[in-house]
Amino acid sequence: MLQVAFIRDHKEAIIERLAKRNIDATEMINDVINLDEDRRALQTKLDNTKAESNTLSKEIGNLFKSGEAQKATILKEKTTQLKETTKLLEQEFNEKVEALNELLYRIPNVPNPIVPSGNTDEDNEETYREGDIPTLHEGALPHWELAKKYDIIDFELGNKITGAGFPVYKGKGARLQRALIAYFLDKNTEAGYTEYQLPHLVNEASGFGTGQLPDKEGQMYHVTADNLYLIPTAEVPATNIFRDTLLNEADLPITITGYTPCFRREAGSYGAHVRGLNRLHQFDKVEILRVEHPDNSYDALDGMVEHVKNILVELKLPYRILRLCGGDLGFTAALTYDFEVFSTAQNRWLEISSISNFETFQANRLKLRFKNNDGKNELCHTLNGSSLALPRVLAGILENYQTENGIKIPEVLVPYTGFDMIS
RNA sequence: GGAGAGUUGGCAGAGUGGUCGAAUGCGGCAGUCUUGAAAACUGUUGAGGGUCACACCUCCAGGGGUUCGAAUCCCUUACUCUCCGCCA
Repeated sequence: MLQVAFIRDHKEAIIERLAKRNIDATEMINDVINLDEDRRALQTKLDNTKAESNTLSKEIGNLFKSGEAQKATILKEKTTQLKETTKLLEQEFNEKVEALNELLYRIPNVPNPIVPSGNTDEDNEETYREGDIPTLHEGALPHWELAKKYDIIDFELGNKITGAGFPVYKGKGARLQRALIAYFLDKNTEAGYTEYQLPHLVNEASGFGTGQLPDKEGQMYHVTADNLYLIPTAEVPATNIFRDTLLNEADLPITITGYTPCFRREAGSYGAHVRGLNRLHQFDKVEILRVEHPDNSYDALDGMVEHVKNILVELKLPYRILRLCGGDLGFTAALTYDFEVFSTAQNRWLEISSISNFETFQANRLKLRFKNNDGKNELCHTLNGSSLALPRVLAGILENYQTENGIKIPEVLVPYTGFDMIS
């Protein structure tokens, strides 16, 4: 969420930049400012009332000590009145705070000035493209056909055990999954990220911390008996490491990588675009996350993009990078780069990574701060991205590496798989 | 699952219903000494709101209550630890 003080000081600029998201925030921003003014006025009233009762209480204490019980009793009556007033003011105050917070939860992050204008994914700006799109042999198949042909992924079996969107990986398919996870983790670790194994279920407070709750509740699986949520991404447990945390400036940057399965209900998804590995309820992902000094966060973002580029170059997959337009930008992000791999047999691009700078938007809600060198507490910047999401990378490998004799394994993965061909 | 004990500042750890936003230690910061560093010594150092700045207000796990007054008493929820039970 945005900081009220920031909104107060940069009202016009915020409205202007939020317009990139195709929303007119004028009313919301004005409401925030008005609610905040009301809140402050109430706070002053409330504080003064409390100050008065505090003074009286001390007097009463002293009177009792000096044995002037009668005088004390008179003062007691006064405090009862003040207490009533306090209660009423408190109620009013809490209502204002709640209204203000609810409003703040609904205002998305302010896009970085370089975010392109636009409404849909068609308006995203391609900033980079690399890798040759292979010419496939006659009769080349989409990945779900290949998975069946070589018996490496069983979608129907998943239907039986759980339901649609929970595939079963078998034999070399399972081994390839494990190889990809290990390879990604190794690459991230080499780049300086510390590997973490994180819980796959989180509590309510963590859901709020990263903004899945309250509005995106329907997208997570909820374990009602224990009131826990299955993580939709490692971002949730990894970011919540830093909930209510005060760091030292010297601690920054903090860099974390972790593999987790991800669980998403994806309610309402259907059609050809969700076939095979394109969209699943359970999938694997290796995530990278950084907590940065505000001065460094955009350099760090560029660094993350370079890092993922290197991996895709090593895998020799054709990919492109998009700078998301205002309409496609996630609620919490200030700037996002998406990576897409070309799925040759489907003749379409598949998103495999999304790397974002959230600036202070997450940190504000998390209360993630650092003590700067002047001794003041300042909000950190947070960034995260996939490095990488497995299913669509796998789809890209299966389709782009298929030959008439089977599916070749990218060279860098062979040490991890122990085989160089699926046939 | 049963019984008991706990949860206090960045960390560790005291705390009698009013003198407690809270001893002490560590850590951090500044200084003295030193060519420099370490050590030692001295000083300083919780967070949030509010204010031009003060004043002032709030915060001792979360929520509620008793009281003129609560870190302290009561209720409740969550979590941690110990013992027992169960168990990969």
